Amino acid sequence: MDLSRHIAQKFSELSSPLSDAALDKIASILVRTEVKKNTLYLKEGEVSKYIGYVYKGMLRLFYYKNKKDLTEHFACEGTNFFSIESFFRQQPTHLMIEALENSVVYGLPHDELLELAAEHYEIEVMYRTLIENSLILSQQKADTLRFESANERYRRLLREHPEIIQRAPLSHIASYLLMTPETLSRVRASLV
Amino acid sequence: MDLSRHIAQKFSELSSPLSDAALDKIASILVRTEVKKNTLYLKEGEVSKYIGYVYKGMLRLFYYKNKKDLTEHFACEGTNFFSIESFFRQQPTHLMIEALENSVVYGLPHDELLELAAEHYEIEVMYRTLIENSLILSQQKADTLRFESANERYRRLLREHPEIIQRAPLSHIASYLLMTPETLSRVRASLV
DNA sequence: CCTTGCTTTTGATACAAGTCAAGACGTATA
DNA sequence: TATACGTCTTGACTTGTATCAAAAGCAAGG
Repeated sequence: MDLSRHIAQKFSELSSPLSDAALDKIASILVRTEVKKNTLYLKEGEVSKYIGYVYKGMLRLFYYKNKKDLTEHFACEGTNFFSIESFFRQQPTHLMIEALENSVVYGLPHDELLELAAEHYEIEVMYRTLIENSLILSQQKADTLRFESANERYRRLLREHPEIIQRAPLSHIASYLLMTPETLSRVRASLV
Repeated sequence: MDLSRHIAQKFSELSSPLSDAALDKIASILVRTEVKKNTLYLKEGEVSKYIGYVYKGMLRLFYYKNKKDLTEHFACEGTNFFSIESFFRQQPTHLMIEALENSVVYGLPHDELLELAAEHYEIEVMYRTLIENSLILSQQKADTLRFESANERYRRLLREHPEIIQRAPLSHIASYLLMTPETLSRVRASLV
């Protein structure tokens, strides 16, 4: 299918370009899922089977801590997402994935991916590169959250991902930015 | 050399066990370096060539932000460390690595590692697994730093890595725990 | 049009941690 | 012994953000 081919290409964009054969292989294992607004793509306790690619819509990754709903990540159109610990170790997840809008996700299934990676080294390299990039991003995110004030964190999000601010509820943005909804409200008021 | 074999095994411990042939290959590319106390294993602006393994001693990874010296990680005996962004992308690093004591490091060189990984799939898997584990740790660390108070962060370090508290200067421990030396001093006083 | 229930804003207060400044302590040097 | 220097501690004050509580805004249903 042509669309799957296109999605496969998206997965490969981070590393060196893949051969047509490899792209076809990846396209052949992709699993398309429609996720309705406010429903879960991954529930707590399940094992995360896919690395997801957001073809349409928007999702958030979140978990509960002391009864509080904390958003760890927003997955926008055209980006990848996955529940790191659960996917790598194939263990039950504490991280849930929920659609903020009606969304379409293409998933790269764990077992099939590993099989392909073992057969085609370029796919293995693509997979490894994807993980490397996630690690770099994870570090960068930790660094910025560490040293910026609530105000700066909001302004950074506004600058780098205005679509999140437009499309996600403020309560989720607040927990993503590590502040209370009250503080977020005051920060926003101070910028007008 | 038998010692290198042993170190190679250490690298492989995170993934499934490696064949003797693979262990020998890894052992053959390891580079031993003695790092004297207070000297740098990796300087700002250099390209990080190695994933390091601390055979003896202790090092810290740090960088400058607004003229402040910030410790990002302590590498203790028996553990791995590397400058993530610089190593993966083979770019100049902003992260420096310094010995806190006279230390001995075994380094797995980037280019040779990638060559071996391309030849021996089990080595590639070991490398990938090492990255996966780093990513899991990076996430976990971000999570704990996020939601714990200065007091709790110190107590966690005391519980999980007492050797760091005994062997590293308090100023570095303070920046590692994301607090000022004054706050660290007060936290310590409050626990006696 | 008025409920009901959410989300967001505003206000008052509390507290953890940062800052600035001074003092104590320890170790090495003269 | 004295001096100097770095490290750590203590004190007084400030500040950003959380908390608790109430009000305002807004959408959906009767």
